[in-house]
Formats: sequence, C-alpha cells, structure tokens
Amino acid sequence: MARREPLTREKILDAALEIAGAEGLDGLSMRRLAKALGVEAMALYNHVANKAEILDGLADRVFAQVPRADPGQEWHERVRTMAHAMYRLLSKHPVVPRAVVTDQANPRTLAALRPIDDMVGALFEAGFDDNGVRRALGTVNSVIYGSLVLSTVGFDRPLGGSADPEQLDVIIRTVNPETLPHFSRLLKVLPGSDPEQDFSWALDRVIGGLIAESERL
Amino acid sequence: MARREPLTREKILDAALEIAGAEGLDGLSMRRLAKALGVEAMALYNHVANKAEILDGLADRVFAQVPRADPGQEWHERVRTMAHAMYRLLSKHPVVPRAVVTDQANPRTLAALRPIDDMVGALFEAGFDDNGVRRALGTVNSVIYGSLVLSTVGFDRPLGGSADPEQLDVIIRTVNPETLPHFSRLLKVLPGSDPEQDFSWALDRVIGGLIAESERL
DNA sequence: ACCTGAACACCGTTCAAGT
DNA sequence: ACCTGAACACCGTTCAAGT
Repeated sequence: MARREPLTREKILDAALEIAGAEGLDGLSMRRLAKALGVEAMALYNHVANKAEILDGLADRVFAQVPRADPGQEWHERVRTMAHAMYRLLSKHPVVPRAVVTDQANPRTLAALRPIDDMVGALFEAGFDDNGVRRALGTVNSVIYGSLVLSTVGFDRPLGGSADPEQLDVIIRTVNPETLPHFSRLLKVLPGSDPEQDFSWALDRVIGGLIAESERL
Repeated sequence: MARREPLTREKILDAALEIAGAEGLDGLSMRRLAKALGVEAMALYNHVANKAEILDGLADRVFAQVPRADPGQEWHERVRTMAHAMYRLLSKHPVVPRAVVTDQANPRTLAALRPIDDMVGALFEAGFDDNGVRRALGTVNSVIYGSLVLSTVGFDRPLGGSADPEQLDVIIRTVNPETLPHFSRLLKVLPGSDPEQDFSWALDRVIGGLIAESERL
C-alpha cells in the first residue's frame, strides 16, 4: 500500500506537464495533480512552495529546451531561428505561454533565461543601442506570444475557428455581408489556415522591419 | 430596505468594469460583483446567463468605442490609427485583452466586430488576397495583444519590471553578467520604458513590413 | 418578475496530527 | 521526513422556495 518511492519535485512536474497537456491550464489543480500521483493534495507542499512554483517549473523546463543559436549565423538569422524554436516548443506546451501571459509563471532559472540572452545578444549585434534592443525584443516577443495565445482562441480565427466547423458555420450565417462586408469575406479562409505558417509570415514581416531599421543606424 | 430600481444588465456591466479595473480579472467574481450591487450572487442570473456573458459584455463595450477609420486615409495610415486606438482603449481596460487571450471573452456584437471589419477592409485595399489579409490581420493582432499582455507581466520588462523597483534590484544582483551578459545589460533600460511608445515602435516595424510586402504584389 | 437560502462540486492553502 | 484530515475562505452554478 505504501508508495515504493517517495514523491519528488521532478515527478510532480512530470505529472503537471501531462495533466496540463491533456486538460489545459484550468484542468491543472493541486487536487487533480495530487490524485494523479496517488497522494493527497497537501503532500505536494512538502516538495513545492505553492502552485506558482509548479508553473514556474514547467516554464523553466520548456525554455531550457530552446537550442543555442549558431554564432556563425547573421544576427537576423539567429533571431528568426530562435523565435521559431520558441514558438514551436511553446505551441507543443500551450500551458506555458498561457501561464506566462497571465502572470502565473515567471521563469527565472539560468537555463530558462539563456535563450533570451542569446536573442538579446543577436539584437545588440544588429547595432541597436540599449533602448533599441529593448524595443526590438519587445516586438519579437509580442509576435511570438501574441500568435501563440490568439491561435488557441476564437479570435484571429474569429468566432469559432477551425476547431469547431459547425459553430463557424453559424457565424458565417450570422455575420451579414451587408453590415460587415470585409470580415465576412475573410471568414471563408479562416478554416484552412496553419497557425505556424502564419506565425512564420508574421515573424518575417517583423524581422524585415528590424533589418530596415538596423540599416539606418 | 427594498432596492429602488431593480437590477439591470447595464448596471451589472457598469459594476463589473469598475471592479475589474480596481481588482483585475481575478478579483471579478460573481459573488464579489453581487456584493457591490447589494444583492446575492444568484440574483445576477436573472439578467445574464453566466459569467462568460458578462465578460463578453465588457469586451463588446470596449471594442464599440474604437472610432471608425477615416476612408480618406491611405490603407496603412488607417491600420496604424485603428491599431493605436485599440491599444489605447484596451490598455485602459486590461481585463478585456486578458479575458480575450484566455478565451474567457469572445465579443460578437456588430459594434464590436466593426473595428475589425474596418481593419480588414484597409488590408484588402492594400492589395492582399484573402489569405494575405488573414496573415496580415493576424500579424497586427499579435502585436496588439502580445504587447498588451506582456506589458502587464514581469517578462519583456523581465522579472520585476518598473512596477516593483525593489524586486528589479534583486534581479540585477541575481542575473550574473558573466553568465547572461546581454540580458544583464538590458536590465538597466527596462525601468524607464513606456509600454505605449514601445508598442508604437513595434507597430511601425510591422506596418513597414506590410507595406514592403504589398509593394511586391 | 425578481430575489434568496441552501446546496453541489469545486479551488489554494494552513495547521495540527499522525507514521 | 513525509503524508493526512479537517478546516478556512473562497469559486460558478442549480434549484426549490419565497415575495
């Protein structure tokens, strides 16, 4: 009846990542997590301070998987490669961007901050000054996180999205081409879209803008 | 002892916007809202179906305040003006972008969709085809929502931000210039930044990218 | 028509008690 | 050292009952 091995922080994070993957951030509760580990909720507090520490741990794990940039590449190639890697990893674990943008997770281990440091390094190499790098980093981060959170929401794939074709159909009949002519035209091409490809397009527009700006320095 | 006037949907939304403004999305509960209105929580259900309908109502109200675009302006001026107006309104009511990106709100009244329709119209005028408009809209939306949610989070203003200078100080001592050289250099210019100005810069980079793309069509 | 009380099925977290 | 039971202060929502 006794557990063979006692609980550990690592086992808790393993289970948390799995539950969050299957049931989303809202499905990840201390009680639900404890049940998956065959334990009472309060046992978790022997290994983590609170729920925030668990979410930080998940974020740390995911960010730590972003590969180092190749220093041989040009700065804008490095930015593109890293932004892509972050997007792909975070889209595999949507709980992390969701926790980050709602301020529930705030990764701060060295491994988690390393990718940001590399990205900042690339932007300094582009010739931006301190404030320029802050703005450029903010721009890239906005596109990464904005794309991630909006792609899991009925918004830029508005009011239904490809996830629920039946509801989309209702919207198509609801949105009147007389009152919302452009938007209703757009509804036709929302189902067929690939979020990662659209992110890639957005990122290229942003990096194009950064290159143009860096050439004026 | 009796309330002079009975509860209405409008009064509920007024109170909800005020509570959310003062205490954030997490502070806005049905029980808390009812208390502010001098009523029991269950009374709210006579006027709204559920909490989601309240959040939709808040989003509808805010989006409905975005002014129409001036059809005399060039398409990219219209996109810039509208994106700015949306950013400024949404930053005044942070509960709305937060509810949108977490899928708790999904505005769908005509008044709320009108600004998007205008934006889509401007992008069609730029010469993009259906899929191009979808990607361009996604790019602009990502920057708007990404900037909004990250500016209220300890992230692009990382690990503390200007909101808590004491914690920022701790981070500056924690982030070792030996291990995170670029990032630690950036920490110095995070406190002095203005989120709206940084958004404006990001938006100009994006619109620059869209203009360049439209000229290749 | 509108509101309330009691209840259901949940939360995160604390604390004393058990082994 | 690690885990549990009971409790506290919350959630959103339903439903029968009151006026």
